[in-house]
Amino acid sequence: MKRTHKCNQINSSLIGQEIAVAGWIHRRRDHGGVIFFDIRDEGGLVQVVYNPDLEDTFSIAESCRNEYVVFSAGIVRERPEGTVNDNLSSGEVEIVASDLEILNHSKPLPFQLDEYTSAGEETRLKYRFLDLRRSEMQQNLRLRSNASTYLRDYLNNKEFIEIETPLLTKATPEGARDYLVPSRTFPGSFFALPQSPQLFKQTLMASGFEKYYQFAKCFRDEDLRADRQPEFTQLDIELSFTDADEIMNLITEMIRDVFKKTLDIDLDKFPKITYREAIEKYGIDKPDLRNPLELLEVKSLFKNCDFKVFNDPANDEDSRIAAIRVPNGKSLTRKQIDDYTAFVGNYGAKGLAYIRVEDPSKGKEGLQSPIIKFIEDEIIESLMKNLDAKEGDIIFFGAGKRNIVNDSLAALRDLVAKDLDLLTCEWAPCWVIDFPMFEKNNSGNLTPLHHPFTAPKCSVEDLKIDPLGALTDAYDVVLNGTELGGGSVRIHDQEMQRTVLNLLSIDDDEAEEKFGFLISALQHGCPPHAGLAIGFDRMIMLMTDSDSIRDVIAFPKTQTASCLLTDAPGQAAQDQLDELHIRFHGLEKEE
RNA sequence: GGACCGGUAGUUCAGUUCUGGUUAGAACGCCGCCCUGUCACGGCGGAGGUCGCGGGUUCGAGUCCCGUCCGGUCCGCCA
Repeated sequence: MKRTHKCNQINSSLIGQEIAVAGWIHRRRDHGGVIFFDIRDEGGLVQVVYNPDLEDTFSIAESCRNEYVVFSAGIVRERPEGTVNDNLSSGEVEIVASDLEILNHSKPLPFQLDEYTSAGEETRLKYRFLDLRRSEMQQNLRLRSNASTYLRDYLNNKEFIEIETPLLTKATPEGARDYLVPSRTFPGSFFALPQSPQLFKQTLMASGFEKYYQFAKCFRDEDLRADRQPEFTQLDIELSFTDADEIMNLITEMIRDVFKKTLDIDLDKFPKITYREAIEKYGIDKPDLRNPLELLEVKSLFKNCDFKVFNDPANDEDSRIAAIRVPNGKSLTRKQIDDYTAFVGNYGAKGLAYIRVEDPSKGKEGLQSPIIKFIEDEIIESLMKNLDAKEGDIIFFGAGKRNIVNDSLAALRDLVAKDLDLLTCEWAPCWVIDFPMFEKNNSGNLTPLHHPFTAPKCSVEDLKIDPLGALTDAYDVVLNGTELGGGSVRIHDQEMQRTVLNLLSIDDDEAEEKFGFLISALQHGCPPHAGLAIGFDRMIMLMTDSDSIRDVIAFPKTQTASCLLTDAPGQAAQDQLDELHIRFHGLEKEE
């Protein structure tokens, strides 16, 4: 006999029928004279009752343990008065068993799967196959599957086609460290796993596929974070004959569609913020717009101030002085402020100045702060006026090098909002646009903010004259302070491409060697094109309200990029290494 | 490369600093017995420990010191 129903299909409409279920023993309750099983399958739970009058079946039930895999048949019956379980969808009924078969035994589990206990992540990852039985993980991966289905539907309906690109490929200049795969047939040569399919998708545009997408596995050998894995999935999209606005409209609609269909959430408008404005107001290019706090520029007020901590940055071009006014921040304790000071220290800030506003009508007397005694009365007065300080406010200041002030206050803004529960809504998407083309890295060289195939908004000539001033048609989509994805209008003109590469100190020979195929494609009738990629794992992480990207990936890696389930990476056999002509330097050979 | 948090029973944790000291505890799980309406069933009893690993200080170390490994959060890195 086979199973006739999934557990979530069982309800009072089946009363009187003989049915059969199969699944795991989620819990057993042995009363000596009667035994209850909650049998779990991927749909849900159902209670099965074993009575002692069926001796054989009852004795099998007595021998069963949690997580045994069983088959059981019986009659669906209304539960006796007063024993209905409202927590189960099948809770009005139960199965009175006539048959029970053990399909597989189970050793006692290393950790419990119920929702009342929690296992550490190390244990969960080691026994990932058990962890994935838990309903939270089941729901996360099901939502992930649903979301990818809706996204595919959306794009397919708009006449996109999905094309796969190779995993064994060549290093592309995305800036991250590559994962390398040695070639057997070309001793000493390596494939690189793609950091993204960027060059392939542009090549596909040259091939005349005008609307492309792909759920693409990407690999980056960099240090991990809660939202970063060495291999991850991008929804990669590229279109010909389009522009930035069309892409942003398409993606806005797509994201709203998937949120609606998956979670029944109506996302609000996606406001557009320029990069410059984002840095100015939030200190970061992926602002959490649920957070009402903003950075206020107060640099000009301190130009003639005697207080060195403020005066120096006020007169330095690369510095910034910004304030965050926290309404009702007076509830913050001295200890919290000390913690904040240590916190901004992580970002290189040397301290955290603050002013408590006790009574703004009393001028300086109504303020409490370790720094005001160093600052002239008139400056304080105009500062309070500029910031529109109100009773109960606390004002934090960041003063120093521009990037340190931005980084530390951006992080502080998030932390304070979290501690004081200031978020104004659940979902706040936005687009960040008008990114600069280049920035200077630590060694003073130009590096692309996005990547070197992003089209500047200016001409070749203007780009050469003022590369740091050039803006691009790049756009990032940001949700709740997380960068969901980004893209740009691409360069389709070989002259512009050469100029950009030359500005990055990549000469024609090197360009030819590294991505000659793209240059060649640009030379043979490549249409104007643009696209973007969505960080699919991150999107699912937000949709499931998970703290970590690992909770939406079936088999993730640890922070040191190992897999606790498979014990990967592992050693290679000597004959494999010999075939690849690989020998180790400076490594103690194990054993 | 750096900062911080954690590692004690199968699991989740307490005990660890200020203050080292007899036999390292709890809960859940597990095992046994009892229990005919429970649903995180209940009752009684029991087993279960290389206190991550190595070294040091000490009469004595889970506890103090040094090193190291593993897991996590973050900075750097990464778009």
